[in-house]
Amino acid sequence: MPPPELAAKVRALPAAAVARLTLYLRALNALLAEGAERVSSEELAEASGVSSSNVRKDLSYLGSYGTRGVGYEAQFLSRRITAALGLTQEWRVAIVGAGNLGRALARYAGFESRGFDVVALLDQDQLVIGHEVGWLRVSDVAQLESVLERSKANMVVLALPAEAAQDICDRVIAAGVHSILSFAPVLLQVPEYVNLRKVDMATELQILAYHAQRLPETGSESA
Amino acid sequence: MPPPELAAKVRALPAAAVARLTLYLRALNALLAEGAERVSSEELAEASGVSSSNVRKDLSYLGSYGTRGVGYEAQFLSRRITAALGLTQEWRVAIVGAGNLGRALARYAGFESRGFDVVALLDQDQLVIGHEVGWLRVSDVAQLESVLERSKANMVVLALPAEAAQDICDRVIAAGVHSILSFAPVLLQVPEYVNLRKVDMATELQILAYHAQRLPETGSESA
DNA sequence: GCGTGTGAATTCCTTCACAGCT
DNA sequence: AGCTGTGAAGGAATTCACACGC
Repeated sequence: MPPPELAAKVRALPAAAVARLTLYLRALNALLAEGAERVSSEELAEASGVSSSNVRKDLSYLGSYGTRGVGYEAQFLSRRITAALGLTQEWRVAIVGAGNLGRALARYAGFESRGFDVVALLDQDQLVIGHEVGWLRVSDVAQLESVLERSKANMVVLALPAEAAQDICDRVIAAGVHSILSFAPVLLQVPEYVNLRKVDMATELQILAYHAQRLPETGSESA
Repeated sequence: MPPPELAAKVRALPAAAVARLTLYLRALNALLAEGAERVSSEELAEASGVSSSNVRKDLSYLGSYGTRGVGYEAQFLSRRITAALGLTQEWRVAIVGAGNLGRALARYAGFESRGFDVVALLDQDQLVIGHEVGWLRVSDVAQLESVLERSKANMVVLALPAEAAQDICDRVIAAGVHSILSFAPVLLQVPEYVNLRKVDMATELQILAYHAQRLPETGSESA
């Protein structure tokens, strides 16, 4: 039972608000880098592509930290959102699958810069195991459990083919890691206490296709 | 004014339904591969992780193609969804950015297999231009417009750093491609007639972090 | 005066529950 | 009898609009 050290972590945020808070954080940090000290909901809205009333509503879930007639103190708000999202603690990510995508993710600087440490990269293929990718050496997925333990990973990214995903997913959960981001194009069966998010690029293109196909071919011209 | 060749494309589907239709399609094709001929909403629900009433409601947007007391004819339903999503036409995808992610996407077999043809890969870096990645040769992004035209691309994937994204995005739109999937972690400003979807992996991890941090550390044990 | 904070109104999505067809 | 199709109910998220405090 860890005692709550920072105030106000308890109330659950609406799922949609959580997603947007990450956008506000990104926008805020950009504004801070430009030297901003105060921001209004209107500015944040502009910078993150959300309506200003939505911004205010979302921020109000964290508490009343703005000043009427003035706005929000940028530095403070950034820290407040960081805390609310749980980004004050260290997140250690293991990537399973060292194919094209897994290797790209392992080298992706965007993770490190936002506080996610990629601590392990695993694969099943003997030809890949032992090779260096970025600053990591590829481990054998047969040793998944011990690698997760030694690396103290608390998140896993699955970057592997559909066929392998469920099996590895089960092992990851059994090993005690309950936060999983999957790029595998299959439905993964997990207990409800597990946090699973899915990213499927083919799905994204299909959704684009739907909208593209419905549009009356605006603005362009086949010369 | 293109005459509607296939029946019933006109009514707009709810956005949430479109996203799920891609799941049903995937599930259906898997079931078909296993030799299924009929499926019930219950089976589809199971296979795609959606409630069965939601499945029925979504399918009802496409028309009444099920048989009461029996279910849906799998082959037919698959084709119907394919048509509704606009996947009967050829989609030609150009990937801008041949860094880790762009190269991984270019080689990702999942696109081809779902009807998306990767027809071009572009980069700005002279050291990369001309190299082969998969079955493609990297083009110079300076020639973006002519490459898009020659390759007849009608979708673009942006796999490039935040700084470059807006500029390239503008050029893509000016060149007449209005369906864009962006992996760049920035807000892109686009006219409303453009279809833009965003995938941000750092955001996904941050959302995971939020949920992980709220959970009372279930089931696992730091040995 | 100005921008936040928030109830109320609205829109969008999901689930319920059952009538209707096979 | 069984499963679809769908109005109606319920819930979630967004927008509105204005009172409140600086």
